[in-house]
Amino acid sequence: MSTTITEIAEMTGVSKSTVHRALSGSAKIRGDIRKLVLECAARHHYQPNLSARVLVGARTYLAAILANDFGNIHFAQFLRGAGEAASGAGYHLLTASSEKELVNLKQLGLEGVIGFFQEDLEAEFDGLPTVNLVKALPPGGRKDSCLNSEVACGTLQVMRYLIGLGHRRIGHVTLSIPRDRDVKTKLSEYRHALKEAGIAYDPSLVVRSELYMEQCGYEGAMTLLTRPDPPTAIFALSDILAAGCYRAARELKLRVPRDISICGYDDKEYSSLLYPSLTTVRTPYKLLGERAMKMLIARIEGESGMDEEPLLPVLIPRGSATRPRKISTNNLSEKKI
Amino acid sequence: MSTTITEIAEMTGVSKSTVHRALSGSAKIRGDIRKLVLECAARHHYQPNLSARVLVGARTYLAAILANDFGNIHFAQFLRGAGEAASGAGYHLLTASSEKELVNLKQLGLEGVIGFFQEDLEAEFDGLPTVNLVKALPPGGRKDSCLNSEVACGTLQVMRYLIGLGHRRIGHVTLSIPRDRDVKTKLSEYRHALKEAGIAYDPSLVVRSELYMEQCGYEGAMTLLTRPDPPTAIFALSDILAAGCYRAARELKLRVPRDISICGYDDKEYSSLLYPSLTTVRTPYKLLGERAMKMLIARIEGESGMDEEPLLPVLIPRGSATRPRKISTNNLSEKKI
DNA sequence: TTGAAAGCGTTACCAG
DNA sequence: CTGGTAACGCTTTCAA
Repeated sequence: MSTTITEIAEMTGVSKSTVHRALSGSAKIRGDIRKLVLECAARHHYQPNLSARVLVGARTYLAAILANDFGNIHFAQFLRGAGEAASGAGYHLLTASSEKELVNLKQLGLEGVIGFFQEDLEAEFDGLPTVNLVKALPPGGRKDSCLNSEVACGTLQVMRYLIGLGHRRIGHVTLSIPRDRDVKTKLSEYRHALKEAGIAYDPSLVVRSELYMEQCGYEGAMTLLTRPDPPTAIFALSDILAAGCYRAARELKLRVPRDISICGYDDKEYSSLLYPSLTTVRTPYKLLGERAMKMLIARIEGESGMDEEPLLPVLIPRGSATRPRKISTNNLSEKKI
Repeated sequence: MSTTITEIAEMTGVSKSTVHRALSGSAKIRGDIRKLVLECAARHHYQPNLSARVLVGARTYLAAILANDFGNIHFAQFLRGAGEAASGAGYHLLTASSEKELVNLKQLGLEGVIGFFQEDLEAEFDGLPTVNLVKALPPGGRKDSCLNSEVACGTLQVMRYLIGLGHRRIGHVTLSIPRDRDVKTKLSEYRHALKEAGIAYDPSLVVRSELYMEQCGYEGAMTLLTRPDPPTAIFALSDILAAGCYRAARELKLRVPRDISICGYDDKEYSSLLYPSLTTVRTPYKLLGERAMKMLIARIEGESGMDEEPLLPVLIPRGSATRPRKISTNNLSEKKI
């Protein structure tokens, strides 16, 4: 197949060892011999056999990310960040879509894994250094989960923004997956923000369903907007739910944001294409990917874990939220802080 | 690190050869010894070292796809199809994001590559069996390019659909990247469909720009819709351009589809979220991925290339196109076929 | 049915 | 500075 070190040795009439020295840039070799060997290697397109190298304990600088949600723009951003961090540190990042592939790669010299594993892997997958971005962090779990940690902050930003605009009756359209950490966090921060502003929490303004996402947003908004006392703003769990809210508003001949302000969460690629463009929250996935990769590399190289600043999501104000038309003075008087 | 065949040999008191026979399921071994070895291997989580295997010529069944547009829903579909075809045939599919990674993997036993290479690789990348989905197929190039081959068919479908609805003045909003094969194909099929329907081609109804995509659609539609004799329908190069057309229509207080029908091409995830939902064309990327992987496997295993039926894109009629309100009788009389 | 030995391509070690 | 040799983990071949 491809040229080997032994072949080059034969061709140049020196020993394997000498060829190796030339190739590895060792100082202890005569200049002319090095040149001879290097030229021969180049001429024959010599490429070292990594399998053989691995066998004798060489490093591969190969890392992998286990993923199944390709096509997700956020994952793509994460991946880009991770990839750049990897190549910046001389690593190569592959993506695998099953644990089986990972096991295979491990046998080929894979050095570390970034994954979204359900279980709380104790910092390793199959004996490999691992950074685990768990969605549902079990109580007492490790702090790997840099990924979803700041949803609270993002939610607070939206809610404070709406409240700052003058809204007092704010609905929350969400999913009925009580286990999901994000769903839980968003609800609790929704309440937190209300409390902070001295607004009484009205459970009937929180609507849940478990339909297909857009449909869920539609149904939720329908429920809220057909009430005798509809909210003046809706905070949707995600942009796709917000899109469903738009549809409900259109159907009810309500104009966004004149009649109802709507905010989402995610900043998907289409969020600015909706009409009106959607006010939402963007998570710095690229930076998160970068950080995850750096954590992994640190772990691979046995360094102590660094405890960096959290990477905060940022509010993207666009056209879907504005001041409410009429502020109920009742509610205003409730304000305490 | 991990258990080796030699260690198991020592533990069970047999030779490496015997362990190997047990592990590889050879018939020529005593039942009780096989059992003993297998149990010991299981107890110690023995996993064969692939690097060593590769070194002695074993296969890895590892394939990779070279990609950089993660986050693209179409690529994700393609990948899913390819991945399923791979695992169905006992292969593992990885994704790499640079040629360097590919070269690395090759040294580790990678067997084949699916990629979107610019150059017309003669069925191999770095000596590896390759399926190349070229975007701009050079004249006389090979037929690998199952991916983009049927854009003509999709375009014809949209155009025939619009014409069938009664439209005679149809604008085309496109990009000014004349080299791009898809851009070229769509334009020529646009003309083809017009000709087929006996409608004269009016070059001024084709608008190009090279701005940021959505903006390009906006500008293009603006140009068309502010003419004294605007078209009754617009065929946009892609869904993102169509989204820009929507914005222009809204700004001009034109209603889609009542005042102007708009069709796109791609069927992105957001296309049905736009208002009104966008009539567009969907390419069967998953099937294409499946086919690409099958081609690769055939190539790896030295089989003769199969020449299957083309996989045709399909029109997705939704809410953004309808009959024109008034049909100019002038143009109707032009109809020949 | 079993064991011993050679070899895959590389690196590391030790004599020269 | 150079060459020989052992070693990595596995498979294959050849004797026993």
